[in-house]
Amino acid sequence: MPELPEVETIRRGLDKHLSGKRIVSVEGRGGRLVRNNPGGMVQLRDSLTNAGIKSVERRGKFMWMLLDGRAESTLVIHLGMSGQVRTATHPPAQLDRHEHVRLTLSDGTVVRFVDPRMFGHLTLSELVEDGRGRQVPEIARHIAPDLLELRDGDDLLELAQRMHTRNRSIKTMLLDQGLVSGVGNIYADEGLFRAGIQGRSVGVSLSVKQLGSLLENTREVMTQAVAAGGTSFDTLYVDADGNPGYFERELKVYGRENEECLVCGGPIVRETIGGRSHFHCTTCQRVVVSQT
DNA sequence: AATCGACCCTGCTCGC
DNA sequence: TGCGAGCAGGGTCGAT
Repeated sequence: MPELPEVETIRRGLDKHLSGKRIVSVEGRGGRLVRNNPGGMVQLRDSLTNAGIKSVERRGKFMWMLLDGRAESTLVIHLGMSGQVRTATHPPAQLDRHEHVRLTLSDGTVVRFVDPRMFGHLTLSELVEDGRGRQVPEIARHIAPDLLELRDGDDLLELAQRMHTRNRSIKTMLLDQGLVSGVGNIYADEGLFRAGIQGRSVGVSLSVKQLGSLLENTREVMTQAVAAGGTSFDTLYVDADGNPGYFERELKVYGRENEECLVCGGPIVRETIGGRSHFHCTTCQRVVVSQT
C-alpha cells in the first residue's frame, strides 16, 4: 500500500504521539509480522518493555523508532502492501483480526500494528553508518537515500547521470530501492506523466536533463502528496490517527485505465513493465528507447 | 553484475 | 447467488 508520502504522513503522526514516551507493555501474537527477529515475540517483548522512544525516523518506505538504551537501538517498521500503524487512547480490549502487535505507552497511548496481508514486518535492528554520514538501521542499509533527502544540485545530477548509464527501463529504475528509495508504483507513474516520458523508455536513451526533470517531477508529486496526507484508494491506508489521505483526487494517470487523459483527452493506457501496471498517456508521454 | 520471475499473503472485484 | 480468476500501493530470493 504505502509509498513514501503515506509512510511520511504516518511517521509524523507517530513522532508527535510517541516521542519522549516509554513503552510499558507489549501484547499480541506477532505472527509473520515479527519473522525477522530470531527470538520472535519473546525477544520483541524483552527488548521493548521499558524502552524509551526518542523519535520516529524514516528513509524511503522504511521507518523506525529510535530507542533509549537498548542493545538493538531501533524498532524498524515496514508496512509492506497493507500495513497500518494506529494510535488510540481507548482501543477495544480485544485485538482486531489483523492486529498482530500492540504497544502500550507510559501515558496510556496504545500503538496498534495492523496488517491483513502480512507483507510488512516489525524488526529490531542496530544503527549503522550508511556511508553518507547518516545513521540508519542495519536492515535498511541496503536502500539508497530517498528523493526528499537528495539535494537539488549535485545529488539529483549524480543520480540522473547514473541512470543515464543503464540500459534498463526508466520505470524499473524508479522502483529500484537500491538506486533511489521511496518511489512506488503510484508515484512512479505520476512522475513519469508529469515529465512526459513513458515508463519503458530506457536510461541510456534519455538525456541527463530529461532524467533530472523526471526526478524533480517525481519528487514534486510526492511532496504535494505529503501535504495532502497521502493517497487513499480504500480503507487500507489511513494515518496514525485513522484519517485517510486526499491525494487520490490529484492523480493524473494511476488507476485511470480507459479514462480520458486530463491534458489531451486521449485514453489512459495500462501496460505491464517488470510485472507491474504502468498507466500512461501515449500522446502526452514519449517513449525513448534508442539513442538520440 | 544485472535482471527476471516466483513467491510471500489476504481480500476485493469482476465475469461467467 | 456462487465461484474461480485476476489483481493489488511491497520486498526478497534464487536462477539465469
